Amino acid sequence: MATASPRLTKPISPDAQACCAPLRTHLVSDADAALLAARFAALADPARVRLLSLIANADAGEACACDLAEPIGKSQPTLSHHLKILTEAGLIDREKRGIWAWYRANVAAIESLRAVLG
Amino acid sequence: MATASPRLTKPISPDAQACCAPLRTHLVSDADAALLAARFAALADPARVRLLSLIANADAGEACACDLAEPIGKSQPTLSHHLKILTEAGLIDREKRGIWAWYRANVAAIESLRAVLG
DNA sequence: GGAACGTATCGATGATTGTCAATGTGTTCG
DNA sequence: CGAACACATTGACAATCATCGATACGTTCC
Repeated sequence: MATASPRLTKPISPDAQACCAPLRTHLVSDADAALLAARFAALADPARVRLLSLIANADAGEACACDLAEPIGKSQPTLSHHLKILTEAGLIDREKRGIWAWYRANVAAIESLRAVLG
Repeated sequence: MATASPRLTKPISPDAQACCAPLRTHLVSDADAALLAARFAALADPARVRLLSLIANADAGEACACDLAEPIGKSQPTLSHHLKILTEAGLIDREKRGIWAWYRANVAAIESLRAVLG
């Protein structure tokens, strides 16, 4: 437990449905609570909420980082930072094609969060 | 953005369903993003995830603060602090009866969060 | 190879957070 | 009233976070 760093060093596994039973009908273990809190923390910033929304609603289901900087209104390093956090939480997936980085929403991960609240 | 305090000073309105359309099918405004981020932030701590789970699964749908300290393993002021954050986010409701403080889950607020992820 | 470009990382800084000891507030009971 | 109790608030501190300038990395094109 000494190594339970609040900042994730690895992406949370995308097969997240297996993790956590609904909060409202099941008690939650320490380990599950930490996992869930980490995922919710990834959405605990307005910029990241908007980023996920922009990516999930992008044409063809994917958005280029170059198109995300302007709507967010933050600097390029800050945008990259937020995208990294969302990626490490498993909520989005990154694919680099040539010069550009393309992101798409990880529907399963989002769905798992939704299921936990049900 | 000078007035956009990340720490909420007032409880978020419980009639939260009216707020936010699903992230995955609707673009989200600046104001909605701030509101949503504040709610997710309330669940961005393992202690608070467990608290909400304990409260939602308590007998008769409500839990006394005195029964929450031990399972959380934190000091009494820290417990009170977390319960305040959950209350201000609208995820739980507090009712003081005599000496004890009773908490119950705000199902509508939780459901609204769930709906946003749908 | 070298210049231009998009993106990621590093380093620093100000703000926010989680934690607890000490203290305050309100209630019950003798 | 006064003691005991449950809970909230305050104050302080260490840790984490969001932000951005500077810089490094990898790719494309000349």
